[in-house]
Amino acid sequence: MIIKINDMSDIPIYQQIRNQIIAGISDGKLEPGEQLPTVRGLATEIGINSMTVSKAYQLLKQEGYVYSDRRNGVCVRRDFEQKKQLSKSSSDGLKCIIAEAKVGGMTKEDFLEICEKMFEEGQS
Amino acid sequence: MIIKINDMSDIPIYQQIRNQIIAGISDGKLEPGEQLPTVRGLATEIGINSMTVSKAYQLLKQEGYVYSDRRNGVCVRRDFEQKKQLSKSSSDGLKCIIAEAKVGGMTKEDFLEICEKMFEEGQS
DNA sequence: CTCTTTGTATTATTCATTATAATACAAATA
DNA sequence: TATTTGTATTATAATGAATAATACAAAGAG
Repeated sequence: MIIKINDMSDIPIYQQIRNQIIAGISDGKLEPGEQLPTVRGLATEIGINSMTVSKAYQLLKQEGYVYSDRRNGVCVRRDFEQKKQLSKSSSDGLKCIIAEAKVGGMTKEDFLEICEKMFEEGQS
Repeated sequence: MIIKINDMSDIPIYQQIRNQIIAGISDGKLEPGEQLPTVRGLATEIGINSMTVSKAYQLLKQEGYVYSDRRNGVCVRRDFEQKKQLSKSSSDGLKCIIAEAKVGGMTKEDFLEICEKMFEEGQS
């Protein structure tokens, strides 16, 4: 599991880490029960502060994606909440993206095709 | 066209305004050529600083959604760029949302159905 | 027990972004 | 001429993000 930070992005580092961990779980690069890189290890690897990594992990923990032992570090949960619905922020974000797509001239079919491809891309 | 600001949101006010204007264009509440509320008018109406509204309008202008005369104010463009593809940030955001949906147990069909409904909701 | 590694907590500091405030200016128009 | 438009400027406050330097508790290895 390789984390790549984009310094030019306006997305905070801790958010980028969080997003990539979720993507990793989604496409199977990270398996249930698997341990994430250690806070200090990952911080050193990508050249950032430990607390920034910790912040990302705490966010993931709070959202229910991972859990943490003292000794075993932070691991991917085996029992995700299968809520089968989007979070409020995801839903709001999706509405925004769809509005932009429509104004940009995309048809419903155009958009759904893109979604379909994206969904299949990282086949878990 | 009513703009509603959520003070509790972590999304900056100028971004919220921008998003709602685009949503308004998308669903036809704002028509091509129509004038947006004046900078000072909207600022007073929703109780914020004029420059915050101006920042939102400048962003929309830069993105090609509106144009501005000195006297006629800021108006919705009549000739949008019909690029028929998602912006980089939209594409990245969508990937993120899809990853979260997948981890949450949604199938491709579940997700596409939600997208379809959202696309049809504000029928322009 | 001692030492190391784990996540976490604390405190302080720096930096960028956001938002406000108070003006000012050019252009258009009534 | 006076008003309204967007915009520019400068200063300031508030917040969030990231770093830095430690420290602590828990668990395991030796």
